[in-house]
Amino acid sequence: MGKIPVVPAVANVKKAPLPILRRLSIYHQVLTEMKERQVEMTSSTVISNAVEYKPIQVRKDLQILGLVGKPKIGFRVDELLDAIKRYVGWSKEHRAILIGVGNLGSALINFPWFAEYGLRFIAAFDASEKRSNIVVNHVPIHPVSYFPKYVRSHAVDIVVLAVPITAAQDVTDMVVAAGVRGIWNFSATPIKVPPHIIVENALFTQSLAVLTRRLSEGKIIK
Amino acid sequence: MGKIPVVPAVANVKKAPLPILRRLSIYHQVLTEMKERQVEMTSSTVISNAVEYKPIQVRKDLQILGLVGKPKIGFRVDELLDAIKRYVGWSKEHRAILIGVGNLGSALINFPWFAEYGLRFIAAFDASEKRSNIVVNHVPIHPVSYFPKYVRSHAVDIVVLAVPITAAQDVTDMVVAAGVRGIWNFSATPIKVPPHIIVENALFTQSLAVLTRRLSEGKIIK
DNA sequence: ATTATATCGATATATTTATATCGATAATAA
DNA sequence: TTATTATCGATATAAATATATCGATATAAT
Repeated sequence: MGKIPVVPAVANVKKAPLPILRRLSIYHQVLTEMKERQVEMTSSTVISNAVEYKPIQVRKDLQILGLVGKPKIGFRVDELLDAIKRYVGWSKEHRAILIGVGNLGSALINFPWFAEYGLRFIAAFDASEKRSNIVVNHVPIHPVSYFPKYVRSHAVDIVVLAVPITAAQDVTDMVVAAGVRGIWNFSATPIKVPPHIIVENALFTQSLAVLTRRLSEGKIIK
Repeated sequence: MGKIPVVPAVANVKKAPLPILRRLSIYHQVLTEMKERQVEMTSSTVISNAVEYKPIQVRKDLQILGLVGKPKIGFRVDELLDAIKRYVGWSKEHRAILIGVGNLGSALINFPWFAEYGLRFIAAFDASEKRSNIVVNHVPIHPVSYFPKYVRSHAVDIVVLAVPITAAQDVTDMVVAAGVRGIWNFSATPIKVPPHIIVENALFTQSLAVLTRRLSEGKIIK
C-alpha cells in the first residue's frame, strides 16, 4: 500500500520567467493606453514600437499567454489586456496593508491600484501616533502596535513596507510572525524572511545603478 | 589616405551586464550595513548569507570589480564598497533636478542620496504654482515653465521624473529638448526618447507583477 | 483572381547568464 | 611542522534567455 503524501499540494502553475513578467507589466501599461485611445486591434510589431523591445521578443512573450492571434492582424487589445492581468495575477483581489505612512507610503496609498492591479488597501499603520487614527484616501491609519491584533481578525494577502531602513527588519519579522505571505518591500534595504514568504523588493538604487553606470559608459570624450 | 572618422569617440568603458549592476547595488547596501557595524573583512560567502544569491554568483559578480581578495579571508569591506561605487558611477557627483513635487517626489528629494550615491538635487519643479517658490530639504522649487531657462544656466546630468502618467511624455520631450542626457523615470508609464538619451524606469508595477504572480503560483490548494 | 504583405506560431540557433569544478594560497588547528 | 579548511581566481559546463528562420494564413492591393 502506497503512503498518502502528506506534503501540502500546491497548484501546479508553471513558474513564470522573471524577465517575461517584467516585460508583461510594461505591455500592460502600453495596452491600457491603447484601450483609452479606443484602439481595438494591435500586434507584436505595434507594441514593439511603443517599447524598447524587438518584435520577435514581444511575440514570444505574448505566446506564454496562450491566446491565438490572427495572421496579418494581431490581437484584440482588450483580450490581450485581460490575458496579461490573469497571467500576472491582477484579475483577483489582493487585500493589502501599508506600513509606514511617510511621503512614499502616502504616494502608494493614494495611487489607484485596485481597478487595474487588484490591490486593495484595507488599512495602514504607522509608528508615529500623530499620523494614526486618521483616514487617508478612505484607508484608516492605526498605530503599528495594533498590527498583530488587526491581522488576527482581517485576511491580509500583502504587506506594503514603506518604513525607514533601520525599522525594516523588525517590522518584517512582525509581519512574518503575523502570518502574512507576501511583502512588497519599498524600504531601501533587502530584508530576510523564511522561505515560505514571498518578498519583492522595489529597490530604487537598482535602477539608479543602471542609470549612473550607463551615463558613465556613454561619456563622449572627443 | 584613410578618412578620419567623424563619429564622436566614446570612452571605451565596457558595458556592464544588467543583472550584475542590479546585484551590485544590493551588495552595496549590505556592505554599507557591515561598515556601520565596524566589520572590516568579508567574503563572497558572508555576503551571500545576507542576500538571496549563491556564493558562486557573488564571487563572480565581485570579480568584475577587478580587485584581488585574499584566500581564506576575502575582501576589505571599505575597499569593496569603494570599488562598487566607482564601478556603478556613484563616486562622482551627478547634478539632478526633480520634476513633480507630489508625495513621491517629496520622498525622493528628502532622501539622503548624495553621500552614498553622488546624486545632488540642485532644484525641483512643479506644475502647481502653490508648490512653487518654496524650499524643501534645502532645494528650491520653481514652476515647471521656468525649467528650460533654468537648464540654460545650470549644468544638469539627471532629471528625476515624478509626474502623473498624463504629463509624462510632454515633460520628457521638454527635458530632452533642453539637452539633459539622463532620466530617472518614476512616472508609471514608459516614456519615449531619442537613442542618445539614457532612461531608467523605476516602474513599481514590474515588481508588483512578480509578487502577485509568485503568490498565485505558490497557492496551497489542499 | 492573383499577387504581395504583415503577421502568426513553431522550431532552431545564438547569446547571455548562472553554476560547477579545480588548483593555489593564506590562515588556523593539531 | 604538518594537516585542514575557507576562500580566491580561472576555466569549464549547464541553463536560461534572446533572436532568427520559415511555412501558413488572413487581408489588402493589383
